[in-house]
Amino acid sequence: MNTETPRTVSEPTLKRLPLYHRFLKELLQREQESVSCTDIGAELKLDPTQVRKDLEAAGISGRPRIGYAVPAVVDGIELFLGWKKVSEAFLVGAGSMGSALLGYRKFEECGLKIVAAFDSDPAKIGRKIHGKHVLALDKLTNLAQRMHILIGIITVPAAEAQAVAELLLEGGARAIWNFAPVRLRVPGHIIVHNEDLYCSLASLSQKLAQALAVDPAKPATARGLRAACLS
Amino acid sequence: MNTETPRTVSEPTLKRLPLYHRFLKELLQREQESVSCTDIGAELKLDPTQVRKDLEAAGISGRPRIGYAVPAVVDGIELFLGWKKVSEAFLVGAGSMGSALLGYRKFEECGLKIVAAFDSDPAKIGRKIHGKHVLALDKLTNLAQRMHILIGIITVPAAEAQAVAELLLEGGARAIWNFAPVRLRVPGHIIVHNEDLYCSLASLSQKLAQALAVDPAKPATARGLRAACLS
DNA sequence: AATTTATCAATAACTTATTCTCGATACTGT
DNA sequence: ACAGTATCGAGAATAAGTTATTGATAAATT
Repeated sequence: MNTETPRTVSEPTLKRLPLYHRFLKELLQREQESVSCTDIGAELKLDPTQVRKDLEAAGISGRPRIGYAVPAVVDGIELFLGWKKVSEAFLVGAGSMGSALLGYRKFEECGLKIVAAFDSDPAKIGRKIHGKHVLALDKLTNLAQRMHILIGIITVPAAEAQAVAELLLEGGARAIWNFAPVRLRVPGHIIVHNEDLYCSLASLSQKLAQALAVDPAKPATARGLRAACLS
Repeated sequence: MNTETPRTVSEPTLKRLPLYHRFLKELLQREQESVSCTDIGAELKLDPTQVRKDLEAAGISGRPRIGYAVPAVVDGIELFLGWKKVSEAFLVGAGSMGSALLGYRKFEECGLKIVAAFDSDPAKIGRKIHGKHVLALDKLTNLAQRMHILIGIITVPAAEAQAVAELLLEGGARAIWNFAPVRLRVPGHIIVHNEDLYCSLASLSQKLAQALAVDPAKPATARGLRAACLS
């Protein structure tokens, strides 16, 4: 009889839930009624017990011998991840990355609606990108306050990111999705997610370098490849 | 006296190394000769011990009472991450995300040089985006083989990603940077990095939803904000 | 109706990652 | 020259995450 479970879920689990959601949504279209976590695990190359744990963490349970009810799981994940009620977001930095994100329609299914973009470049202000208005940066704080914007997306160059973050927070934002390669300094209660492509690239190139050191040859053949992919 | 240490470094460590690199590079420009890991930790809000362990994992050591020699660390990280010798990569999918990545000049400093883009859209083929040629998809495998391309970047819609991955692997690619929201099926020795924005967004929105449930009010004030950021 | 089997649930063991603690080292100032 | 102190280095402890094991349940089969 706990009113609201503020259970804290691990980051890895959080990142796996959308995977389940995506797969189950496919099954939903095929009108499959239930899945076992064994099947989910097989599809996503994950341990079945892990799948079960993740779903349990999201407050979803299945029935023995039956599996999980597909619609219930899809629903449960969406509810747990906060995708049910869409939050409106501002995007700052209408460069190439910003434009790309403005074009991602599926974000709305994940609870994120980008309602406007901001930029300091006069050439961009007043135009529309993927149907979203580009506004002047100095209007940001005021508008964010009035529209009760909770999420800010930063796609400006590194040097400007901190200043933009502060504008967003003054406007009342509670969460920031940061694509600039800097660590933002923000108060502790603000949620920041860094999407640092350079960091991501780092682990890729390191692993590649290591793999090449171990095995410089290329043992991949077309036949072997296809066999492996089918597995 | 081990010839070549194939020491396996943890993913979190790998993702932190670029952070150190970036910060130390700043110091390098300021011509600061040495840093303590305490300072690094303070700057990046990381535990000093962690910083030390990470650097140690990359084969970098410092001197007591002095700290780490800035140029040596920058060099060491670049060497360890394989940024010294630049690998050439193909990018597949000249959509908005693909175009954005083609514009990221700094990738070359991280050992990644995108030499060409591929797309199936005839309207895009033959054009140039950010100075890179867009070629027909059916030329991919052959060209990759001849140019000894090791890295493929996938920015196509989800439905086409698997097919593109197979083309890349047939062309001899050893690593794939996948921006499509699917789990690719590839042989075990192939390195795949998924840059799944939907997964990333998931944890952001979940945390936001949770934070709002706990504290729906907005306690951020301009004054308090600035104070917190200065900390 | 009993048995078998597939599946979830809960606990435990193991692995991995982070943090803590202590000792060694080398610079600084007197 | 010597004490003091900041810093690294290595190992131990703690925490987190993942995998394995066992048990319980409900459907299908005979």
